[in-house]
Amino acid sequence: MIDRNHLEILRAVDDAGSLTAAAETLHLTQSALSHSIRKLEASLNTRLWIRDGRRLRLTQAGEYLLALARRVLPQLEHAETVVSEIARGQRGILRIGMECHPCYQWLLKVVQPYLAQWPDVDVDVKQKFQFGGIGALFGHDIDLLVTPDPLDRPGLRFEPVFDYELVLAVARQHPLAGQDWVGPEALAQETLITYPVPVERLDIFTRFFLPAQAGPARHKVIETTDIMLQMVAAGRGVTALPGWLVAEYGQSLPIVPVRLGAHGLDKQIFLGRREQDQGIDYLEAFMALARAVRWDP
Amino acid sequence: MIDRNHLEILRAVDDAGSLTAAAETLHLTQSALSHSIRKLEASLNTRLWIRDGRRLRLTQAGEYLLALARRVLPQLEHAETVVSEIARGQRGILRIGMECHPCYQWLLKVVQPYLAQWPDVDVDVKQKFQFGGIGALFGHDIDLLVTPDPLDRPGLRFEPVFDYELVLAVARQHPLAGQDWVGPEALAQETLITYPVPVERLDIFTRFFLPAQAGPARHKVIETTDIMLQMVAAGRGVTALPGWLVAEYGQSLPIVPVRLGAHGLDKQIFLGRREQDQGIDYLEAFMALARAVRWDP
DNA sequence: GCGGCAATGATCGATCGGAATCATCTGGAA
DNA sequence: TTCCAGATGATTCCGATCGATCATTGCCGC
Repeated sequence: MIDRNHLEILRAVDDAGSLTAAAETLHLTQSALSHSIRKLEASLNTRLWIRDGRRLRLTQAGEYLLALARRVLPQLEHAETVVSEIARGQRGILRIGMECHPCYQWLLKVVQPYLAQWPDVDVDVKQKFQFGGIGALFGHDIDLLVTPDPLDRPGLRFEPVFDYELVLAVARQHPLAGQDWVGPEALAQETLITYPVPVERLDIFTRFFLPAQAGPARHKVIETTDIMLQMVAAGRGVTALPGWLVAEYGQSLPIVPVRLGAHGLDKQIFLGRREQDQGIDYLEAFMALARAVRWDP
Repeated sequence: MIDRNHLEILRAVDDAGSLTAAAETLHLTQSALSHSIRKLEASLNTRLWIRDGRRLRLTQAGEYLLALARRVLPQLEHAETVVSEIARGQRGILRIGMECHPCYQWLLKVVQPYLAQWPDVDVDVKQKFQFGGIGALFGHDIDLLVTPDPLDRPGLRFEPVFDYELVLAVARQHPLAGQDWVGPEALAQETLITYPVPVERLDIFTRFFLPAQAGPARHKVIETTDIMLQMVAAGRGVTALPGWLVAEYGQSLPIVPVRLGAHGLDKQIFLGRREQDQGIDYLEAFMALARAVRWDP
């Protein structure tokens, strides 16, 4: 059984040139080393050194193990520093869950400077959860959750990170394009495009159509924001998205925002995390950065 | 201090899924594992597992060390089998020293089948020795010595492996080419080409010229056999080489052999090794093969 | 409440490391 | 060359420490 000690001894003896000198560097006595190597040789049933007078010369087996030591020991030593960095929150993998489709653009603006600030932290973004975002947080599948629904459960903490207005995106030549705002009934003949999520999680339904007991003529789902807005620009439907996002895309596509209802649909996005993770530096840093990044498209 | 035990435990717990099951596979008690991991966590100052009810889940630090374990442990295990193979003489590096320039061709004929028979043995050939071939054997710089001079020292063993006749190689149109044999005085006007070794180690001098108190007109040294025989073929000199070697080159170059002296210069090549190396399988195997390979150019 | 799992505390023993000593080698001086 | 001093590794013995076990507790999930 080759143990770490044995590799340390092999390396030290090779570096120092003699047992006595090696014992010095290992803070042991020569006797201890002599015992150890004798035991190792016995367990391997091979000589690792040839006693040539008072000089120790490695056998081929010894040479092989020395090479192993020089290969493996640095890995162990490096691992110790890495673990200590992880322990101090200087390094790790930050796994972020997203329950808010259009927030991806915002997330990118936070992640970009974050990665620069924390070169030893990897960021992973997940969008599918078997038991919902909250479940993923509890199950340690993710460490942070970007969501519009801050379920206040014990053990979790949510914090608002940015506000925006949900607006209707329509093609520039659409009849509604000139209006100050639209009511639910004005969309009765329209095709509504949304992300493929349950209707009860779409604010355009829960806070706009349902209260008025109205609805769009047709409802299509599309996975990606880009294609969705291409469709809108082509006059194939309308969609509800964050105002800043519509404004951004409005620079390259013929689409314009229209307020939903007389007072608009205001929305808040929250960042949730486990309470027990408090004190992990790289996680706190992400929260701080998320608060600091003002959304100013 | 991350020890091999710790990595074994990490891997076993991950494989088995629980401490109790892991203890089973490691032939330890659950208590022992619990103590060990507690101590490891204390020494690293980090939790490696999160106690989630009665389930153990790895932390990021734990995941990192688990990856380390899966990377490093196989290396250690492999090393153990390799060392045991080396110990049993099934694997190693066979370092062969050459003190006989033209024997290289012969060595190749031995090494070729040897490498096929012993895929885990590497062969290295050295030709320069700080303290001579014998010194290299004693100093463990080489394991075998191919030499014409079997110095019989205690601790070493020499064994003849093949005989040949040293002949004079001359160009086909050379005046001596037709002769049955030449005497030393017949070369008094010739240029002799040899390898760059001391004259006292050249049989053409020690056994041919010196006894007759004669010598060649000029003496040139050339490193390689190929160039040497190119020179001979061009009529720029003559040289003494093994008969079989001259015969072999004679097929592609206009050179012919001429006997040195009326009875020829017979020569023996020996293979020397340390007595203490007796019992190393791959070394014995080489000796056996060397004896078996009949030189039949 | 029971069964299974992990944590804990006490205890025993094997192992490891150290002090002292022995055996041997090296290198320099006579 | 011989001989001696210094250095180096091996060995023996012994004590401290570490590791493993037993017995038990605590806790969770069915």
